[in-house]
Parts: sequence; structure tokens; C-alpha cells
Amino acid sequence: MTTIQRAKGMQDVLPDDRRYWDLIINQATELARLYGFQRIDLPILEYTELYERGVGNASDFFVQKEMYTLEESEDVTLTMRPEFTAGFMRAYIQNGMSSWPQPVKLYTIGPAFRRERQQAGRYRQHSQFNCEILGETDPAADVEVMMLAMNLYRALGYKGLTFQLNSTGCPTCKPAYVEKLTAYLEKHLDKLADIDKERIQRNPLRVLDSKEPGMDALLADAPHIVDHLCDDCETHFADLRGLLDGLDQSYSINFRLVRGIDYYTKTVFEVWAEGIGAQAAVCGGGRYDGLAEDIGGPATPGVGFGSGIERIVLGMQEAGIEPPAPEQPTVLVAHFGGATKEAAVLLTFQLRAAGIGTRLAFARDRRSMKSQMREANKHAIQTVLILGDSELEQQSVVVRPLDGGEQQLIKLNDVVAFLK
RNA sequence: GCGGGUGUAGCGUAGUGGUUAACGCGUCUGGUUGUGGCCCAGAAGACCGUGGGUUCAAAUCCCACCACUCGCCCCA
Repeated sequence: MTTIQRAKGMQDVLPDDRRYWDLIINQATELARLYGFQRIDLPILEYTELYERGVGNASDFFVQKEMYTLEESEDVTLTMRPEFTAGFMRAYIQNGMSSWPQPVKLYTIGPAFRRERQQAGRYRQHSQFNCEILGETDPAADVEVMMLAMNLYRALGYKGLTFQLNSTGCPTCKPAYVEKLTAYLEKHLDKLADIDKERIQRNPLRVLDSKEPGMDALLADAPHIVDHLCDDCETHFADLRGLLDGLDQSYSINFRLVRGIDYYTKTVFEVWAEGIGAQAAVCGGGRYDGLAEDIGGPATPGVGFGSGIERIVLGMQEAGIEPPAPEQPTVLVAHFGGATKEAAVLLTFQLRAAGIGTRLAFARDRRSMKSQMREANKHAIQTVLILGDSELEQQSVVVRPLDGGEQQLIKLNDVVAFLK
């Protein structure tokens, strides 16, 4: 019989890796609090339609190949969330958050699921930290989520961080731009790889982030969207840049930064860090003023970002960032079985009740003191309490420090006070 | 869906045709009666990814499959 393996694309987060998660989540939670975001938890399963709508031309690919979908009944399917933004917007609309004080600033941390081939930092189940500001068009809102993201990576010790910034326009100006871009690319078909010729048909914007050689020169002369924005988008982008400049926060305008989905409008940004395989982006975000209507709600602006925890962990490990080990008990209770075991168990729980982290040595019948001392050493125990027959007779316990100090006999009744 | 790399104990590796598959780390036990780290000794732990083929003989050569991994596609 073959032993059962972890399912493809899934990860075990072992205790030694978990310390990275704790650090990231604590830091993210603290920043969210500082910036005035409130925690929300959304269901992992949503009606498939939530994710089908709005993704436009990419819909077929996502729905058929990338989503985990379960049949709920004959004509209802549920999908494990492949992203968070749509769920945020659905919750905002459904819970009447438009009647809350505006805007509504929310964050969440949890798993998302995409059925794709594994790569470095890309798994079928991954966890995300997401921050969103709903109900606000002010570019200052864009700056808030951008800076929250940037400051998270700074606080975690990342080096070589950059903002990649672009605007993706809006329904007023984007279609005309896409036409101009397409026209330019079609003039240079002979210089394009097959894959990029296909992309012109499927999603012309995607040619901009093509990895084919020689594209730098060709795209440098292509029309750039920031030169073709409508007045509204142009003003928004200029104001955003002004605010970042005012904060002395540098950024690179990256005309090749695109979003393939129709509901994205105006601001698009990523934070890049060194390392992490083919993916430089440690987070991605932007504005999605078109999403609410796509899912059947009233027009509601939104801006936010999502960041994959696994990818952050990977980056920290590559950068040699070492989170502290989680706190473990510093006291171990050793004994010799029989009546001493009963007393040891009692003592252990008394210590714990007093708030002293305590590890109990297990010994089904007999176990050598050496073995128990070795156990203490392996778990970085500072004090071993030895409870044998002679100690029990005296209602006492030997307190043995492991840092080289002298051991002494202490009355059982006085142990808690002695250790504190 | 396409392509590259890798599969030998829990982990990291050696072994590239010939007895019971080796080493390091880790785990467990012991080194007199009840005391850790260092050291020493011992033990457990591997159908050498799976299936087929070649051969007197396969971890080793050949084929297929699978898994893992990196990249492409895609990336909400």
C-alpha cells in the first residue's frame, strides 16, 4: 500500500516555518490597526457567478482551468475563492456598507485557491493578506493602501524594494488606447513572437509585459497609456504622484505594468523585491471602480492590494531574515513513574495554572534521569524539577537549573513562588 | 496545456553492472544505584519513485509512467 502524500500544490507549514507567518501576520495586523482598517472574514466558498462576472475576456480560462468548483445542487455551483477582491465587494454590497461611514476600510488574512502548475512562491492553496478601501475615489486612498503594503515589507526587513506604478485608464479612455496600441503592434508584426501575435487577438495589453527578447526597444516606442488618459484619469494619476512625492516615496512609472481584467481602473501598482524566482512582485494592487457594477451592485469605487504570505516567507528566507523562535516552556518536570508520576502530573498542572509554561516528561513505567535530562536540553528548558520517591516523602522537589547553578530542595507548596 | 531538472532511511548525500546498499545530521537506548550539553558505544530506520525490458547479475543500462521541482502559458 502506498502512503498518502500531500495533494499537489499544497504546502505543510511546519513549526519552524510558522515563525515567519507569525511575524508577518502580527506585523500586518499591527499596520492595519495603525491605518484604521478593520478585520473582516469572508467565506471560502462563494457562488461561482461572483468570480465569473466581470473578469470579461479572461473568464473562460479562469472558470474552466483555474477554479476549484463544487456542485452544490443541479444548477448551483460553489467556487473556492481564487481571490479576495470580489468577495470584499460582494460583502460591502450585501451588508449595506454603503450606509456605514464612508469609506469602509477592511483587511483580511486567509487562504485562496487556484488550480495552476506550481512554481516558486506559487501554490494551489496560498494565503493572502488583503487590504481594501471601499467607497472612496480620492487618490489619497490609493496612497494609503500603497504605503501600508510598502511599510509592511520594510518592517519585515526587506531590502531593494521598489514601487512599480501605472494607470490602466477607465472605460472612457482605455478602449481608445487599446486600439492605438493594437494598431502600433500590427505595424510591427514581423518583429513579434508567435505568442505575442496571439496576445494581440486575445488581450493586447498583455503584449506589454511580454518576456520575449527584443521587446524593450519595440515597446519603448509604442503608445504608453499614461499619454492617453482621459482628464479624470490623468488628474487622478497626477494627484497620486504628487502625494507620493510629498511623502518622499520613490516609484517607477512602469508602462508595461498591466491588468488583464476589465474592472480595473486607474491605479495599478506592485511592490517588487529582489529574488523569489521568476516573480519579482511581492504584492499587487490597484483600483477597481468597475467591479461593483459587474457583480450587480451600485457603482462603488474601491482600491486595495493583496499579498501572498508564502511569497513573503520565501523572500524573507532568501534575505536571511530570522524571526525569533516561538516561546516554549522553560520548566520540565521529571519523575520515575508510579506514585511520583501522579505527583508530577499534579505539580505540572499547578505550575501551568500559575502561568508557568511547563513540560511534563513522559515515562510509561521506568525512564532514566539521563534520558529526561537530555529531553530537557533539547527543548531549551531552563529549570528541571525532579520528583523522586525521596522528594515525595519530604513533600519537596529538587529544582535543578540547567545554566550551571546549584540545585536545591524546595517544598512542593513553595515551588510556584520560588519559580516566579 | 508545453518544456528543463531531480527522484537512494526523517533530512543532506555517497555508491554509475558484481557478496548482507555506505556516510553525516537527526531519533532512540546505554556508558552501574536518580542528573543535560561534549565524548564513546549500540539500535531502529531504505521493497534505491513505480512498472516493464536487457543481462548469469541492475540503485547503476534502456523504455514507459508517476511524483517533486523550476520555467513557459495564465496570473483575478
